[in-house]
Amino acid sequence: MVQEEITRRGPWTEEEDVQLVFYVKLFGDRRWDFLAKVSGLKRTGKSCRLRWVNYLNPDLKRGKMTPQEERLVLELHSKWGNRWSRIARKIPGRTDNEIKNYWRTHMRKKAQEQRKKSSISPSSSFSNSSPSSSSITHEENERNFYDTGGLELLQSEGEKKDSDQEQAGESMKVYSMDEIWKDIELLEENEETMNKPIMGSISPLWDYSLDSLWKDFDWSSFR
DNA sequence: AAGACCTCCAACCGCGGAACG
DNA sequence: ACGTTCCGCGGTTGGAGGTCT
Repeated sequence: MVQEEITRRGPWTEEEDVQLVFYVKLFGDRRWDFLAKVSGLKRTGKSCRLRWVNYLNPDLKRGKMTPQEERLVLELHSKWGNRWSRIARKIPGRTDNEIKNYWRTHMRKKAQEQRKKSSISPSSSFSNSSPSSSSITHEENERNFYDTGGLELLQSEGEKKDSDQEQAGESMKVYSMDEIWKDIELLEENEETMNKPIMGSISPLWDYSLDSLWKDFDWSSFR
């Protein structure tokens, strides 16, 4: 069916947020197209869902990743690769988008560090580049580093089905995990001292309009 | 002080698969 | 069984704010 109405795009306004929260509370967080329609928001259902899932959902933990979470992300990513939603399900309060963003920015940094090292010593521990292929550029190296398909995918070159069993004790032989762990440990040391309860960097919006919405509504009556 | 560059993250897009009629 | 609609996922982009020179 052709969507003739003009749909709004771009950043959400406070009014839109409040409106969306109201209707999600009213009808639940399903049927996004329906919600988009009845709410009167000139947004697509998709856009509404995204806004809810990534920002408005009160179950979201906000603020900096804790060292524990970082560790989990690394571990799960080495197992599952870029299966962000799957990883997110194992980390309460974090969204796939958040984890994806985190991974991209942090792993890029690590890749760059790695790149520096490898340009200094040709026999670096960067195991991903095949030894004989000189055609692999630095850029490709970096890409491979953080866009890994994960252990499960690496183990068998061919297509492998998504087995959901979380078997512990899989060997961590992907890339130079040692390097990553070292970094994480350092990070932990630094942060342990300043690891305040999260919720620090909350949008001002939460302080007022939405905050009061949470209080006013009876969530338990939902779903 | 100001412009360039970098980082972070919200939001969009395209696609595949599930659900529904 | 098939076409349509909806949902969710992964990849990408763009802008705001921060840092560097």
